[in-house]
Amino acid sequence: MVSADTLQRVLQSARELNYRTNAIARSLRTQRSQTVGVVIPDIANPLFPRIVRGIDDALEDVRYASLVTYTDGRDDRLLERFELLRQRGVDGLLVATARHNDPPLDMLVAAGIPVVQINRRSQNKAIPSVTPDDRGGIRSAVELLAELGHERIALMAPPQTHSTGRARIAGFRSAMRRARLEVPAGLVQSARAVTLEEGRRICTSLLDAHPDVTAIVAGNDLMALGCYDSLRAAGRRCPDDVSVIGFNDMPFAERFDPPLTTVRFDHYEMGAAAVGVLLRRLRASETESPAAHLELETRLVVRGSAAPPP
Amino acid sequence: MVSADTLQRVLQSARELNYRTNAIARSLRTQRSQTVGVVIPDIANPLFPRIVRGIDDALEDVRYASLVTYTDGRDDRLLERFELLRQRGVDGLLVATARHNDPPLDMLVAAGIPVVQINRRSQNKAIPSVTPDDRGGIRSAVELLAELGHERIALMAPPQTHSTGRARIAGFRSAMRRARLEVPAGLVQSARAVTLEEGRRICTSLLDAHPDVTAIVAGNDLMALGCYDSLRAAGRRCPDDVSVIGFNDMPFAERFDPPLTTVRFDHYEMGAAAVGVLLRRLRASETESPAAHLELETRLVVRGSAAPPP
DNA sequence: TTTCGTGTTGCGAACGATTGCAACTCCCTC
DNA sequence: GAGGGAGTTGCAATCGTTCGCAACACGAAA
Repeated sequence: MVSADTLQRVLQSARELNYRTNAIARSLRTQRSQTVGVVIPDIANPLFPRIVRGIDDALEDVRYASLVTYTDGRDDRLLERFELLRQRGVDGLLVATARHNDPPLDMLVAAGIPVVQINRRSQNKAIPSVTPDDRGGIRSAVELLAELGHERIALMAPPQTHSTGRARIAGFRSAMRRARLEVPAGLVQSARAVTLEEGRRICTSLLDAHPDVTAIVAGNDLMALGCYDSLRAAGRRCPDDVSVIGFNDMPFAERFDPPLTTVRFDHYEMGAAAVGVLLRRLRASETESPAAHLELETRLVVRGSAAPPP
Repeated sequence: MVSADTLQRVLQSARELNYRTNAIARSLRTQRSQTVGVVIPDIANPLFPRIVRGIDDALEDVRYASLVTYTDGRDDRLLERFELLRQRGVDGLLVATARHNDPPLDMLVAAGIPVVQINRRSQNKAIPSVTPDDRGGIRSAVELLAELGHERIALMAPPQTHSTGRARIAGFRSAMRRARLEVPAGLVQSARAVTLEEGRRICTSLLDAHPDVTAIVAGNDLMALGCYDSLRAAGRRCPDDVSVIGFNDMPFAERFDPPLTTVRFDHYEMGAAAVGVLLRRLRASETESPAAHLELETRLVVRGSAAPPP
């Protein structure tokens, strides 16, 4: 709506004067910051860097930036972190800390802030999510173990307050049923946290109470490493005495001793896909389309931590 | 400067109306965004999450936030990334991508933007930095190998365009001299990049040209893993045939096969310390104090990848 | 010549805070 | 009673954009 000549002259002067548009002023005027908040437990947890990278790359394509913040699993920090992000005027939120029942998250959507959940989801179906296919992943793990001949298989599930915990247990039970295997009480354990230490603790008590267990499906790779420790401490070898299967295929899992057999999915893609969903929400704030719930396909990566039972 | 009573009433109404101060408006008016830019090669490189975590925690204490961006080692992206951060009005920059000669960095400081370098430094002494004690770290590695009885020790250094590359070579030569060991030509190799693949490549050509080498000091842990691969492919065992020492003590280095002997320093602290230096700069923009150059103490973590020569 | 439409330019308000200054109220001192 | 100081309140400008509207110029049609 301005002549080509004028445009050229303006661009020229802009360059000469070293003009840089002030994103802050623009944000104030337009009420959009081109920024999204990302809430994760901890960037130092090897699960998250690739997710964040996927997010940031997708965001960069549309000239958005991310403001990343951590909860360290402390729920009391959550509200405070949300508050900070809102003050800074994020256009939307990517949240990887969802609990099955998550009031702060509900509050956020009630306030009209576009949110999409990553990796986990809450019971609030109105909030879009991008998660791995937890059930399918567990099923493939159980299938491998059953094929190898295991019968006493234990599950170490994430906490029941997380969607992953619930989905994994459901997936486990259905896969065991299909394999015509029993699931005695005590062989399904829910963790209090998804950490290496907790993996160690549960594995130790599991081995203690059920010495006949020959395989463990761990809540994630960190917990699988905890199993390694516990097994070693108990003088049992992996995979010769007990097989262990992880979840996530964290970086360098192939280099552990033994190389970890684990359920892989694409973390980078998970982040990128979540951005896609969020962006669509941001653009179509009026047209309340139903919330998308993407499930990423998983694949069992067979390495050295699972073998036939002794 | 307002009565206690009024203050209470204001605070009360603020709460009732759910008032949230608009950080964007404040930034526009005050010309400070309470935000610092962080420029790193890649958050998915295991070296960086702990650094970023240290940065963010230190920043949180003073109610600052970080805007993290990646270069992927592509220098052409650097200027563009700087530009984006300036548009968004960062108060200062934390840069972990410094090259020995780094025009974009010089440009930044010339423009009056407070910058502090992390992990690496450029030749521009006016830019503060927080780095590990590269020379000391290498020295401790060489000392261990010498004590074990190694005589043919090779160094795989980061590129000469990085301060780390130069410091490591200097530290290596001086440590070898002190140990009264020779450094034949060809036993000091400079990498083109600090990656696992490059470690593999250099190790292979090194072993090829100098089969008598019994120990390798790698540029970092990733390169050390490359050595593991190369050694295995050549049918040589680590540490029985060739010892390998890494640098950084990346997460889970103790779980590799063999557990990696490596030079450790505190990444979290490096990030936090850099924030301290930057904050001081931000506050005392007038009082041009001389640039600080902090060196973090290193410690050799002895694990399973170094043993006496065969 | 008047009217109308189109294309361009210019101006001013607004976004939500901060900040300095003017104005006002008290109260004390001389 | 006038003057001055301290303490408080109110007002308006400002930060750098965006954006709508008015104003204007020009040419075509009536």
